[in-house]
Amino acid sequence: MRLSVNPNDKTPIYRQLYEQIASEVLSGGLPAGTPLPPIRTVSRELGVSMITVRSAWDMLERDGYLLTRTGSGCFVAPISETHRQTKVDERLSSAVDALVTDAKALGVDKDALIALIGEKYR
Amino acid sequence: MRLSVNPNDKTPIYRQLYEQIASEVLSGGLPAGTPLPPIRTVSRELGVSMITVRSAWDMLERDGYLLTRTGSGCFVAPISETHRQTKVDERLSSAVDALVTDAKALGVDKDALIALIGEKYR
Amino acid sequence: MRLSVNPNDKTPIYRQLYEQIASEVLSGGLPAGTPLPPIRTVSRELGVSMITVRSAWDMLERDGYLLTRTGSGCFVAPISETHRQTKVDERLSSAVDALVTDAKALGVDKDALIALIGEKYR
Amino acid sequence: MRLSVNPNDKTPIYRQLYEQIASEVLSGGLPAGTPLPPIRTVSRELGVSMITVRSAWDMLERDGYLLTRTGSGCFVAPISETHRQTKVDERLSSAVDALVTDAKALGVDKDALIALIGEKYR
DNA sequence: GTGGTCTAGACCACA
DNA sequence: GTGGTCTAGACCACC
Repeated sequence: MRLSVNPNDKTPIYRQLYEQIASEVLSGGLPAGTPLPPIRTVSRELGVSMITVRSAWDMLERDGYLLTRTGSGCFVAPISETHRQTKVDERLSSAVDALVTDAKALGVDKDALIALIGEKYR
Repeated sequence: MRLSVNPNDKTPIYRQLYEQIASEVLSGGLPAGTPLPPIRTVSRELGVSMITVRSAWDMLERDGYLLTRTGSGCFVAPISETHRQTKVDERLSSAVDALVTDAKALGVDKDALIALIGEKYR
Repeated sequence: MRLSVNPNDKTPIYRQLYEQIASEVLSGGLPAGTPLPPIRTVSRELGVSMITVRSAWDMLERDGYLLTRTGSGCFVAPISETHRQTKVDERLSSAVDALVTDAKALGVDKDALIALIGEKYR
Repeated sequence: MRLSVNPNDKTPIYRQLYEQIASEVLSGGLPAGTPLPPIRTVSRELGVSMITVRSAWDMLERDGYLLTRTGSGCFVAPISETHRQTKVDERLSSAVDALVTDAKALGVDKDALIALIGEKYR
């Protein structure tokens, strides 16, 4: 898994890291048990502070994506299929909500929006 | 035009105001020349500081949605139809981009996403 | 003399009027004794408040460009040739100062600036 | 880079700051990536409110001169050479336009104006 | 430590 | 009446 970070982006760095890993876990790209690289490695490679990485890891652990085994490092947490599906749905649903609200406010109708999505998905 | 503000939302108040008015202008709901209510009035009615409102108005003026005439008030700026269309497309396009990127990262395919949009649009 | 006003301009309307008339007087376009149109006429034709026009006229009188004869209206004031020349020089000098300061700050050299002036003057 | 502020000047303080930094960036005096002093420092040293400084910084960011990274500070934004040149030309051009319009209105001819520029440039 | 947002309240210029 | 600018001071999120 390749992590990347854009310091000029307005979304906080720790959030960028969180999103990348959470998505990867939810999509199945990172199966349960996969070890994550040590914090200091990530920190060095991305050029961000260890505290920032740590804060993303903490949040991921709090939300059940990661498990920390002291002394051995961090691993992707096991997650039930139904739970996984629920989280995917939640995230998607709120993202779609935001888009639809936006489109309505701009006076764009359903078909135009769907057509646009079709285009972008290629 | 009804403005509203949600102080619990994490997006800053001035941004919420900006979005509402910009959308209204872009959708044609507020034609060029329409006077906006005075800052003090908006401030009082929404229960936010005058400076917060001004901050939104400032951004709107910088982005060409408003004209302000000191002493007379603020007015919706004239905007060419092509320019309007361009801005609508830009906003929509970037919103769709974000969603599609998200959906792909979560491993959701095109049809599922479009189905979801259809549902929400009702 | 044709007066005009741009309400969207950031420079105040009364100042726009002031500048137009003062320049006209200094350049000799409006010789001493020329009557100015009544305030109410200017106000109506330009679509600005009488108070605004009045305020420009006041300033022009204070600066010696106009004389008010109550009951007959306003007239261009007589001005000695040396005085006129002094005022022209002052205005020009400060305008040039501003430009030169700007150009220097932008790292533009003298010849480039003069060349640009030559172009614009056509 | 030395910032300074003249409270007697009629141009707002935040605009004075904006002009100084924008000019410095455009003239190449502040290369991309240069960190700016923290807002609080500038505020303290110049004796103006933090909000006034931020107001200038905001405009500079909107106009692409600055990048701000919350938690780290503000940095001069990268700018392509062609873009830089375009902006320099724009600024100079509008400044020259204003002067030439003024000079014409005062009845000053081209040679006199150029001579004056030559003098001031020493 | 950094910047981001918001408040309350003041004073000024313009119409 | 309108908007424009500035102040002092607070609280938050990020690094």
